[in-house]
Amino acid sequence: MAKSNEKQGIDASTEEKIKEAARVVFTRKGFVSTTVRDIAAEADINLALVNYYFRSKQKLFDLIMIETIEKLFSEIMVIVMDESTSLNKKIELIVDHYIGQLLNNPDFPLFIVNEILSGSNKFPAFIKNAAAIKGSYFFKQLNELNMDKELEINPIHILMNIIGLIIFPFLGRRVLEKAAGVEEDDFRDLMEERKKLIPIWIGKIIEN
Amino acid sequence: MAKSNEKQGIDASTEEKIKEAARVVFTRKGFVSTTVRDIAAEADINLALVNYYFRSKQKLFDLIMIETIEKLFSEIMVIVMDESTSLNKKIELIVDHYIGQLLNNPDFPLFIVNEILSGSNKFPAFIKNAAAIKGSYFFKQLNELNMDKELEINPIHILMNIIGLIIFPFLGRRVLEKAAGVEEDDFRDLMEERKKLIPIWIGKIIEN
DNA sequence: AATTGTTTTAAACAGTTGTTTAATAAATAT
DNA sequence: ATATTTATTAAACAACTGTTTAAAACAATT
Repeated sequence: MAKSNEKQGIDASTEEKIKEAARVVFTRKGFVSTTVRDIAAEADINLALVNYYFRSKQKLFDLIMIETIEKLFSEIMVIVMDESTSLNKKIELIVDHYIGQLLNNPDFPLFIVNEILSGSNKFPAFIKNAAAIKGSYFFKQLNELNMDKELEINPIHILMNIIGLIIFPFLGRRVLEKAAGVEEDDFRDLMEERKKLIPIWIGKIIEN
Repeated sequence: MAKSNEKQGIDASTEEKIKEAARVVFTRKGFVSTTVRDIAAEADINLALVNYYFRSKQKLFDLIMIETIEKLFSEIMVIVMDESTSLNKKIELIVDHYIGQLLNNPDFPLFIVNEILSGSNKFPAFIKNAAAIKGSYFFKQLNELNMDKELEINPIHILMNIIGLIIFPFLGRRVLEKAAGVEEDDFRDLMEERKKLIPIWIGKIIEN
């Protein structure tokens, strides 16, 4: 029963190989469309090893999901909690950070949305973290916008706008490719442009 | 081999019942997660009848997909092709129309995005129709915005913004519910607000 | 070297899936 | 009424799914 604690070294091997393969396949095809055999093939290991290391497909998925979400939010929390940066600066940072991340993992938004659709209890961590934003300094700053304004705007709107403007192009990416002939490099360029544009747009939206 | 042409009357029944049931279940669960038995149960008919009337699950799905997409675009094409309305008026009409439609079918965006993820050849019609927008008068008007401007903005950006601001809240709806406690009625109110707000926001974004 | 624990393997299992079959019921035409 | 086509049914099918098994290969410990 004495467990060897050393997982580092050249051979963190099999277990990590499976996790990485699963991440890739899950992100590409979603939970239901991914078979355990897909994962085993991608990781180039025997089918039974997936269950040997992770008990079940569901457990493996949940594990990856939690890790990804925790990483996703922990990075953004640093920004939204900071009480020493202006609202505009925060928006710049959020946009820059997320677009940068997503350009390295452009299937991720589709993946998340896919798992939202399939209903399930797969991402309580996502909800929990998303809820935390409401208590952030960033949200407080959004609220203060309404102080000296004739028509109040629910901060939820602004939040949806920021996230939507960032994420939506990634969701429509494949349609954009086929319909407007936007190739991968063109898409990168568009998104790099948006890094600068979105903060400007949001600025115009929230200004009096 | 002589076919009876009369499908109208009280008993357009079974075939239509299956189609309607399929529409509901497909939209709720997506293609892969939906079983033929689900559809049969929802339509309250025998399992084999689905294949009897529609040959295969895939054929039934494609049929519904095409119909839905054609309807979706045919309605919007009337607006974007009109050469007698201003750009601002078109935006108002598009926003109002789509938000109205989606409030009656809030799962639809998730469904579409889901099917985009699953890759597949399931929606060539969607691509074809989306491409048609590039040749519309609306797109021409968007292009003309750059005439008297110091910094040009790719019309694709504006298009993505309009669609994103409309659709994204529907995609995040369930997260919004759980994370921010936005109930169904609250969501409706939010979206009704956005009917008025989005044209204003886009106006600010495109103005000089 | 022998024993113990761990990792890997091929094969099987049981359940679910889309689809087909062959028989029956209902509707229509002769 | 009889014959023929159409619609419906319960049952079976073959393929695929996640998971388990039992044996083998390997590594570590004594």
